[in-house]
Amino acid sequence: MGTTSNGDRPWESCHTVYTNAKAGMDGVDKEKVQRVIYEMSKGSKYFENEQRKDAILKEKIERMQAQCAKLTEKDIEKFQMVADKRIEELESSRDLSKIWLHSDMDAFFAAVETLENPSLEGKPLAVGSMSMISTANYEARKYGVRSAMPGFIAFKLCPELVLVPVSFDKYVHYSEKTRKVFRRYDPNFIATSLDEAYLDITEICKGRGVTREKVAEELRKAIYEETALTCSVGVAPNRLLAKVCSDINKPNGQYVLLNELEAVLTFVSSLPIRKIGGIGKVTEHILRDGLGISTCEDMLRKSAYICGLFSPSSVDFFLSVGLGLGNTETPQLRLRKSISNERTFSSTDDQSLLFKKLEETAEALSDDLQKESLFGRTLTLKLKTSSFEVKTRATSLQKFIQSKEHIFFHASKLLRAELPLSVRLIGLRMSHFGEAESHPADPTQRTLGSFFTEGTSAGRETISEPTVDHLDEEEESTTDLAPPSSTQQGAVSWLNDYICSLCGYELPPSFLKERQEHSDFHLAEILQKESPTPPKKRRKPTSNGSKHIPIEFFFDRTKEK
DNA sequence: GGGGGAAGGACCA
DNA sequence: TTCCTGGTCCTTCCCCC
Repeated sequence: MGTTSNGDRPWESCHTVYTNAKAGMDGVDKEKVQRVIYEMSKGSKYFENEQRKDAILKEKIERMQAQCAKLTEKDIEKFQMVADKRIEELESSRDLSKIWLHSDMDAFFAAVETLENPSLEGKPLAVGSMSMISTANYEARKYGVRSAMPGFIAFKLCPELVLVPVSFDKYVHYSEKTRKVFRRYDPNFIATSLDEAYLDITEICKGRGVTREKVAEELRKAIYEETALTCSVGVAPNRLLAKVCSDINKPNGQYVLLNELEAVLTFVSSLPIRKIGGIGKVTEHILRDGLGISTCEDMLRKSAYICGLFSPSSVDFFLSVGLGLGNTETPQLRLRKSISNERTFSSTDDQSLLFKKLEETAEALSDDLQKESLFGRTLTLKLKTSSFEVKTRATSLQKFIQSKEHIFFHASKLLRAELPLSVRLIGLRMSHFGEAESHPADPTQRTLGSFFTEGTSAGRETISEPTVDHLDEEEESTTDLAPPSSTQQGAVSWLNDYICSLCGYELPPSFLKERQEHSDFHLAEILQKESPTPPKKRRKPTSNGSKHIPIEFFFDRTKEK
């Protein structure tokens, strides 16, 4: 979006407001769509934040260009040697023995809704809400409506749009039906979402002596017979290319790339980098404007610059893309690494409301952890401010926790440190999973919950007994330190019947629940005097400037070599 | 200097 | 009036050993 030089047509340089990367959007009146989105967005907090991010990106690219210009002939020669060696190594790892198929359901959520309500047939349809659209059918895409677009903008683009809410259960039901079919072709198929999957069809092709085209056709037919829904399929020697291929003849089509080196290299030579999974809007922009790379082949032509500017893992990824290499092995069963829950609401700086939202989120996260029998020790609080800036704050504990009470207890500490703040989203994420050390619960053990319910305000129900994960020993040992009197509503007394004696926070006497919560936080602080992990020194507070990714890092590497 | 935690961000469906 | 949710991976900064 960002700063623009074409004054009377500012939307034209608004690269964040429009993308036709989605299938079915060719032939859309791009300029009109861009103008409408710009008009609807400009001046909003969201738009301002996008401009801020754009400005950072622009600066990053300019610095990159400047540093590129500084590279001497000798530097470039040296990096070219490094690049050539790496390309040779990557090339030697090429495996053309596998046949991968990528299946992608066509406008899945919208197709399911139409199937269940045939009166929607032929109408422009989107699934989602006024805030956000999940899927748009092909009729709606003709108007520029697409997923990840807010509904109110979609209506501006297409006033006759039908908007239906997301019904996740329905999609899971149909997804299960598709998976039944996938299992017949590859019992170890990899599902990447409800509507996408990768299948290794090497054995099916060999065993039955049929072509990959035939298998693709057969699979699409089987999916249709099973679900009455269409899908698109891509077949290629690796998963990266199979995904690109499945997008080529969307909807209800297929594209097959042969397992021949020549065919692969020809295929990627003119392929736009944005078609590659893993290269999104930002990376495309950096590569295109920073290094003049817009096709996969350009990755090889500019390999010296790539080696000079990016980290080893990025270099490997970019060069692999240039060579048309991708994963060919079925990965080992991968365990979940984190689990999270977040909710967006109307922006508020009302602290009691924020803690209420936090408590709800803690409960939802705890429910999810319990469903999967998981205990975690790193808790991350995510906040989106009313200006759309995202902050995350994490804490790592000594023990693994799961209960709502423990999550809320630790999350509250993280949130309090950020207040006052106007917030529109609160999220909690649990990671670093492991075994809880002290369950099942010893009924005689005193817990955080019992401390609150017995020690501070008998009969209250704000915090219930944790059932599985117990209070840390350190926490427990501190529970006797300062048992607050119940007449003080916990650790706090209220000066002039209004002001918190510990922090000066003001709450009217009638705000009983809020006062109780406030008191609980101070209690929590007392309990945490001997914190499970000593608080680490916080990173320097990030100013706007320091949020930039320091490009010099890349060029320090230049000097090293 | 390496390992690991924290914070931020890109990307995906 | 309204710009999501839940997940993974990567990078950088920083502390500690």
